[in-house]
Amino acid sequence: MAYKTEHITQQLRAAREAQKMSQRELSARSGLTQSHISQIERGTMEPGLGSLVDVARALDLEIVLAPKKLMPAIRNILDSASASSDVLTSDQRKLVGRLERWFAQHRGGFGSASEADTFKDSLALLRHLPLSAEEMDTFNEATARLERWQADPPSRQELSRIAHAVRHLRNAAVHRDRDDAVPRSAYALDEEDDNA
Amino acid sequence: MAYKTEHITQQLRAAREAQKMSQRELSARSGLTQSHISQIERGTMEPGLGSLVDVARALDLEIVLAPKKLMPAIRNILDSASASSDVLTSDQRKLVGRLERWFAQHRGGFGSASEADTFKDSLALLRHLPLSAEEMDTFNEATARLERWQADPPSRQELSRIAHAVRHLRNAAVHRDRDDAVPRSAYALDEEDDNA
DNA sequence: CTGACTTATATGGAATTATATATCAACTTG
DNA sequence: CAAGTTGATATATAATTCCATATAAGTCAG
Repeated sequence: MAYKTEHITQQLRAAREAQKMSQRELSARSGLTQSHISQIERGTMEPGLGSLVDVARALDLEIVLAPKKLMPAIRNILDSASASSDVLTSDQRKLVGRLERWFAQHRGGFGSASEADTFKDSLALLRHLPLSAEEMDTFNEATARLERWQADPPSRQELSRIAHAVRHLRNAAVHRDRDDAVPRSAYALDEEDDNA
Repeated sequence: MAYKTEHITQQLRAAREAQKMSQRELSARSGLTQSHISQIERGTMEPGLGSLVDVARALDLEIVLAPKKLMPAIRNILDSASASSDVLTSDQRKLVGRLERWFAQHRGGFGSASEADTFKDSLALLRHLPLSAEEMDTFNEATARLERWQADPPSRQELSRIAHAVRHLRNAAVHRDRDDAVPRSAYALDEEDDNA
């Protein structure tokens, strides 16, 4: 019964998750109930247009009616924006990459498999979430001896300390408010980097 | 009671009238009742999302959820299309067309697939967005040797230069404000009694 | 004026949504 | 482990939509 509108409600969920907003927070911002939102996102029911408008506004989205023949052009713009996930500094990217490569070879050094998995998952998130300069300092400090870990693996105790630091940074990045988030470029379209 | 969705339902009416379709015909195509459509257009009631989807499809419209930040660019596209399909000079149309045909045969010459895609997408946009006379000069200059590319493909370096020029023109066209837009033909749109 | 066509309204009942309030399982975090 | 979040569900009731069937009212052509 709700298959017609599935693609739209899916977009809502995607947008909410992209902004790392919980259903309850969206509920507070939009005026709808959390339960209501859950049902909409799951396709249990079709929202009224009024509800859609409320939710969209809470997510900073606008509802546009576009002629089908213009969709390629519009998709182009939408895509070029979502592609601007380039918020990470190159330092952060490099460090995460090195840690991931190192981990691929030394995951056995962890106390348990689940601890290793948590570590890997944290790294995966840190690949996508920006860290502040201060946090990067912490990150660097915790992994300062990374270069030598190849030959001389860290002790279990040190490894635990590192894992904790990484998870802490991950949590900070994940739970950062969208408002005081790291500044990002307004328009990806404006970027004219020639050497990309 | 329906103020929130007024702008959307007004768009529906505008689209229907632009296509010179009666409420009855839209009723037949969408599956909704004529009286239902009348109420929606007049704001007597708010349609469900399902009804909106049905009507939109009957009008050849797509419902898009767009980040507010991108609305200027999107409005630009929508406006330039609704203004008239004759905003583009025949020169621009021809040149874009030739480039697209040439590209279909020589996309392999690009450094990477993504670079080639970007080039193609930029062309797709330049098919819909008007360029000023000056920009057309730049465009022409960058592709002056197009006639000979069939027999003698451009070097990778020259190709990169061309791609950059095209992307630059695309960006300029996309982010141009509607107000200082390219001069339009005088009698493009006048038959609209929109009270928005 | 008649006839064809269009949009605006009214009414009433069936179907569905809106909303509040709880509860629950799965996870996270400290 | 204890506390707190998150998302999915379960009710139950109020509010709206949905839709069909008329009907009024306006326009336009012949």
